[in-house]
This record gives sequence, C-alpha cells and structure tokens, in this order.
Amino acid sequence: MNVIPTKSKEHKVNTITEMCKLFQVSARTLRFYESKELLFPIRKGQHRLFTKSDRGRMKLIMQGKRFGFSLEEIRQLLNLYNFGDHRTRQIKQTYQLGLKRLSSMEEQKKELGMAIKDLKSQLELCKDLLLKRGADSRDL
Amino acid sequence: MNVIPTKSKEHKVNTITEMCKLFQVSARTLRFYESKELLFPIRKGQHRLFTKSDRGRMKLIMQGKRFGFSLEEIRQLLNLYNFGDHRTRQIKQTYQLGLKRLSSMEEQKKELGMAIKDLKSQLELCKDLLLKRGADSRDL
DNA sequence: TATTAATTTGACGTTTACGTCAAGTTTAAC
DNA sequence: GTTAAACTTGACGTAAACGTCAAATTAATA
Repeated sequence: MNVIPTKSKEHKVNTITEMCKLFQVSARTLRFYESKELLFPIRKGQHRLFTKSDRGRMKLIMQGKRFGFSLEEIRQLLNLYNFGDHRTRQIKQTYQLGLKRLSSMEEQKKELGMAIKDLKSQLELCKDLLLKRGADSRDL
Repeated sequence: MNVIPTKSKEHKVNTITEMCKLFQVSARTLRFYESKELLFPIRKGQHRLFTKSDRGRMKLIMQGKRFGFSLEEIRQLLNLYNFGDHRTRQIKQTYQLGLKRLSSMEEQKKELGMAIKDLKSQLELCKDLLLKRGADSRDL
C-alpha cells in the first residue's frame, strides 16, 4: 500500500479527446481556451495533457457560459480557484471581483425568479385560450 | 370627459430616441431588432413609432438576453405575448416552446443557486488566506 | 422660409467564440 | 520499421449582435 495517498483521480491527466468527451466541446474549443489563458494543460512533448486544475476550470467555464458571462469575464474569476500561487495584491483584486460577481449572480437569480413567474402566468393565459378554442387538454 | 377610457399610457408611442433612453440601447439596436422581427414599430411617414407592444417586447428581449438566450430564441417566445392574432396551431407550438423554456429557466435557476453557493465558499477560503497574510479585515 | 435637428436606409467594419481545412508531427499498433 | 490514428500549428471562414459612417429625407424651430 502506498504511504503517500496517491489519489489517482486527483492526478489523472486527460488527452484532448478525453476532455472533449468529458465536457462535450470540440478540440478547437479547448485549444482556443488555452490561447485565451483559461486553461493551462501541461505538455508531454508537443501534446497537451489536461490536469485536475483544467477540469475544475472547465467546469467553471461551462457554468459561466450558461449564465451568460463572456470568456473574458470568466477568465478573470478563474484565478479565484488558484489563488495559492499569486501575490496578495492580485488575490485581493480577484476577491473584490468575486464579490461583485456574487451579487450580480444573486441579482440574476432574483430576476430569473420573477421572469419564471411571469412566464408561468402567461402560459396559463395561453392555455386557457387554447382550451376555449377547443383544444384537447391532454395535448397541453 | 372621455366615454372611452383612453389609457394614455397604453396608447402612448415613443420615438426611437425615447426608446433608446428607456432601454439604454442604441437606435441601431432597435432597427436591428425590427429587421429581425422582434419589434414592429408603426410608421408615421418614414419614421418609426414604438407602441406599448414594442415596449413590452423590449422588456422581454432585455430579460432574455440577461439570461443568455439568443435573439432567435427570444423571438420565438415573444409570440407568447401576442397570441391573440395567431392561428391555433401556431399558438400550440409557441405554448409548447414556452413550457420547454420554462423548465430550462427553472433548471438554470437551480444551477445558479449551486454556483452561488460554490462561489460563496470559495470567497470564504480566499478571505481566510488574505487575513492570514495580514490583510486588514476592513478592506474585505 | 431657411436651417437645424432627428431619422432614415444602405453598406461596410468589428468583436466574440468558435468551425474548418491544410500540412506537418508524434505516438501506438502491427 | 512502417503505417494509421491522434495531435499539432497556422490560416482563413463564419454567425451573431451590433457599431460606424455616409448620404438622403423629414420634422421642428427660428
């Protein structure tokens, strides 16, 4: 048995095609993200190897995109998850940015809640009209 | 006094610059949205006049954009708010699309909640580090 | 009525976020 | 050792969502 807990999952690296399958994106996308400094795969010769850090970053990237943030906005926040190796001043800035992002996301969630309510009531109106027009309720 | 309640707000029309101020967008944007059939301003001669319907649509457009939907996705849903003048078959389709959109928005809200939780805890870690490094807690 | 301000229609430019080849290199399999 | 599969770096293309500029028209105001 190993004295040092290896945590194979932690240290596992993925080839680019593995990453593609993992996150349902193209290789072009991953290379593009690297060129934009959102990912930092290590190199084995010429080839890329994606580490746990890259996997974590990709998760956040996908999440950010889902919520409508631009890649540049996402990039700035990613440092929040690797702050160990930065200077204090840098971390402070990232922290401040994180706070802003947090409140923006909380605001967005509130707005989303209201939009959902609106949409629901609108759908009700729509349904009523359809039923009045003789639609079969099983269709709706 | 008017026998027919005029509801001046309802029937008020806006020039393009008024709309720009109202929604903080450029005239180009409004014309672009018209060309994409998201807005249908009436014409007084050559000039555009935006009605209550356009104001309502713009509100939904801005909302949709905030949540990361494309203009085309938004356009399809906008019919949900003017369904009176469409054929039953059309309305049914829009209704179905609305249901899908609703569940997608609810899903997004859930994810947003989780992302907020993650971000919060990450910010805590970051804050701890900053304090350990001797940052003044009043800065954070 | 003259002129100024607001608006119009093109037409081309720009940014973001990738897609799509082409041509060369590396690694794995036989 | 060679061949096929995977991967690489350019370079150019594209769709969405506007921005920008020019030239013409229309409306408002003095």
